[in-house]
Amino acid sequence: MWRQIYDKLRAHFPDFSVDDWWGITDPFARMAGSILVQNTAWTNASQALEQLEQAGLCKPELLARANREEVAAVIRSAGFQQAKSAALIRLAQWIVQKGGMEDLLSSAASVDELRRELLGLKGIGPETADTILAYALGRPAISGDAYSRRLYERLTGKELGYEGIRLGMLHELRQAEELQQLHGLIVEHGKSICRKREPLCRQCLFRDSCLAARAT
DNA sequence: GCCCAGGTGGGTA
DNA sequence: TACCCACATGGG
Repeated sequence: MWRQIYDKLRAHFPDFSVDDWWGITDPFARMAGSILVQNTAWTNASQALEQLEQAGLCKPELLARANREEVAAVIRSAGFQQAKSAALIRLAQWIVQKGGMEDLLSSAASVDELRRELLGLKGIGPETADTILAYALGRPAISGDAYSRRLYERLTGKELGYEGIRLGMLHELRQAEELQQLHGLIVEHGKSICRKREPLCRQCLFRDSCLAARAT
């Protein structure tokens, strides 16, 4: 089903581009953004990321040695700054330990190995790890986030959970580029017209097969 | 004022 | 394993 969803979203958003959606191409900035956006609106995370860049801390080598309190103050607008500042520093230290971004980007390690290592860092859970793997490291990965789970639930009437959604998507779309687009498209579609508090998604692309829409 | 946003970790039963 | 809650800010 994810293939059909992907095709439908692609057809509806022909101009969608992952780079435009992120608004950032730098791999480390995308990693930092993945942490900053945890349970936070992107507008807030984006401001924090800008502050981090202006403070000259958006580089793993510098962030790895930065003072946590200082980082917390800089990223304040993203909220959860105590936890997020610590997670950012741990991530930076991990990258340095890996020999830096260049080495990490060309690492021979498998996507599963890298995923395990990322999940071992406190403050990086499944969604953040998969976002980092997909959008910063260009690996075939995708997160089964809230938008995807809601979409699945509305189309099938079943709840799958993060892993079920993730593995289903990985099984149907194996290329890193397609997975990157699928997740971005689902978030964009979900954000603009399929809101939690609007069960009757009038503009929803999947309205015909949406159980929530039928029920109303 | 209230709800929510591209979660995570720690605690309890 | 399955819930429950704290964590913090800014926009609608």
